[in-house]
Amino acid sequence: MSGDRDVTRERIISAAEKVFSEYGFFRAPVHLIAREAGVSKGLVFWYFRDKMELIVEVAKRSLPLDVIDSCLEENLRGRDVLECIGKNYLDKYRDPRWKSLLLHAIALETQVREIAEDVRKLCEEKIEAVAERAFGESSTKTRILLRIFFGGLMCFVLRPPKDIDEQTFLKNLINIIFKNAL
Amino acid sequence: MSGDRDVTRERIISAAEKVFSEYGFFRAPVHLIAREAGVSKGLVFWYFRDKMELIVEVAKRSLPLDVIDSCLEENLRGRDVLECIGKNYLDKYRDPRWKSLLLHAIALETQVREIAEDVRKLCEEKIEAVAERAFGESSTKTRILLRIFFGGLMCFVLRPPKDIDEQTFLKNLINIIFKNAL
Amino acid sequence: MSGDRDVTRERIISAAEKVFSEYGFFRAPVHLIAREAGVSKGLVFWYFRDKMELIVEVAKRSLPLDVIDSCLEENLRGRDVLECIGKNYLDKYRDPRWKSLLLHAIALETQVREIAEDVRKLCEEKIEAVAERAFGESSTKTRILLRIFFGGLMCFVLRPPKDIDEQTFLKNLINIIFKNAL
Amino acid sequence: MSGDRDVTRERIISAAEKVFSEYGFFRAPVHLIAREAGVSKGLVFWYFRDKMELIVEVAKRSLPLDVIDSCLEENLRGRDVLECIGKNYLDKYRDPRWKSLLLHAIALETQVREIAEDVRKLCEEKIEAVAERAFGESSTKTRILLRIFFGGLMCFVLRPPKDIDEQTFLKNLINIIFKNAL
DNA sequence: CATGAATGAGCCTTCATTCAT
DNA sequence: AATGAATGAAGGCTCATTCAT
Repeated sequence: MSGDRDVTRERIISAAEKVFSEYGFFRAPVHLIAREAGVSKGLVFWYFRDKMELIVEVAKRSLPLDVIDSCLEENLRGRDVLECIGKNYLDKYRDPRWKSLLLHAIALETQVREIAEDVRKLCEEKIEAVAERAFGESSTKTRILLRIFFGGLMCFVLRPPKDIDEQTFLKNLINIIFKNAL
Repeated sequence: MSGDRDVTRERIISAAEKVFSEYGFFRAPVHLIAREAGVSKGLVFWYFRDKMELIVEVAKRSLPLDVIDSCLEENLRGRDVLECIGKNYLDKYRDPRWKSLLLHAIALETQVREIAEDVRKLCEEKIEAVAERAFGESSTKTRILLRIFFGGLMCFVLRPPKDIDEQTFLKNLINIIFKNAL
Repeated sequence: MSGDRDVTRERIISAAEKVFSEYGFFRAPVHLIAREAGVSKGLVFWYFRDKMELIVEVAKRSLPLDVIDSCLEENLRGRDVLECIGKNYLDKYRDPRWKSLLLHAIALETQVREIAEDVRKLCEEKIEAVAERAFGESSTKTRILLRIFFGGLMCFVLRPPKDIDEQTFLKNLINIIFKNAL
Repeated sequence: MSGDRDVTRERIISAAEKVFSEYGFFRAPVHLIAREAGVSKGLVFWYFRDKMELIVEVAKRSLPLDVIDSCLEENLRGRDVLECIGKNYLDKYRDPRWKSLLLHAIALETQVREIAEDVRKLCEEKIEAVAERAFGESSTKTRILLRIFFGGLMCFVLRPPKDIDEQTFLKNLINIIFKNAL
């Protein structure tokens, strides 16, 4: 059944997420992924042409595209958009595994065309779409503001400060963005 | 001469910067670094105990610690501090080599204690020092602002937008930071 | 089949015996062993975690534990025990390959715990067991005699004299041992 | 001065004895020997053409040739010869360093012509000379006895039994040899 | 004599990938 | 689908040896 197929495939991807986050994409041996997934090494190559295909699959999931898309699907406007994105972003990358994968995925951007393309989409198309929703227009100014927004989020994730809690940070960040948007 | 020692060492590091930026730290074979430096493979291990020591050396240089330190040394205050840092930051990472190395170095943070320590220093001690200089005090609020500042810079570097030039971006960024600092 | 596994494993061990006996354990390159066994270099490490595991496996087989055990299994008493051991010992180490391996294995005793343990077993437990069988009791005196017995065998193997044949030597040796045992 | 030459040379040999005894001849890196001797790596190769020359030098000293020669020089006869040899032998190889070196040297016999030659000398010429002194004649029988004598010594050294002290062992051994010599 | 930087060959080991079963 | 034995390329690293100083 194709259901089984997908289940196994997902189990492998899930194992890969774990192993990649611990070792980095290129230092992670496939056999560890297989063991973690409870399947044989050979089977990994039945589902993925080569290791790179698996890397790309995991790397794409590691970027915050899903976070943004899910918030765009809900029909939010104004602050609510950034609140949704900010909350989901911090939720996702609070998990050390996703945090690690995010950093590794970004580093891949320099070398893997497909990741570069996703990052481009993130930084161009998605920012444009978010700008429309949050500020009603996508202008140079609003796009700058959104880059600052995302930069702030990433910087927070990279090393969460001990004396600032997520909520405070996010509220401040959004305030700043909107104060300047007007 | 001890001068020779340092010269050779630096030549190797320089070659490593080039090769690491192209391949990533772990996919870069040492023999390519040696060839690039014009020395034998064995010599690399005369100067560095193992590949990891070389990686760490390069990774540390790839973080913006030097940028911040050099601006802190000049006795600047207020906007001038951020202007100095912003300019030097964008100058350094405009070079695709340093950009790539920065991303790889940040990804290392998850796995190498020494890099994690440097990132911590960057995000805690240095931000505090910069806050003192730029805003006259290091408070929760000013540190949040600086994180946003650095996040904005990093996000710009990650994928420089075609329709926004560095100067405009930097001016806007600093404006926003200072408008909120008061 | 699990039979195949064992067959391949034994082929590798057998090849290792040959190569080790020619080069010594540490000067023998693994690729020669692989070639001799008709398998790829990688496969050696599929069956043995590292070279040391293979060395230990071969070294243990090189000691005369098997010789003694096989004679203890047969229900011999008195002279017959020593005749059995002496004959099998000289048979085994007449082969230059086993002779060489024996010397290398003994040298390993200083450095490899597992080999040291086997040598200890040989010199303590086994000598005791042989003493019981050959002399009816394991006393300080009989154990000294057996050490002399084994020393004589080893010394003969180390450099077989041209003017003394095995049989004569062995008969003399056993005579001396038993003359003193009474 | 040639005096200095010899002093340095001996310091290197002495260091080599230590390092070889710990690592074995081929696993011992020359740089450790140099460090132990307090000289530069290059200097080792000024005194010895290559590592093998140093190995052979040390290996030769590790065999009991010196023990036998020194006892032959004194004008001893009968039991006294074996007592002298036995005592000096056990004295030398009680030191774990010499014990280890002896075993490694013997293992070399299979591979290095020069060592093989020394072992041959030991087992043929020297045994003959000792036989003349100890028993007044070198016959097949006396040579067998001496081989047993040396075998016994070596076996004792290989793993000294806890319940038998050197003196007792040696006295027993010599008694046995002489009881059979008559 | 003495140093230590420099070389390069070679070794052990890992690991992505294939394939017979 | 699934396994795991088998392969072979490649990499990190060691180390004997040389040589300019």
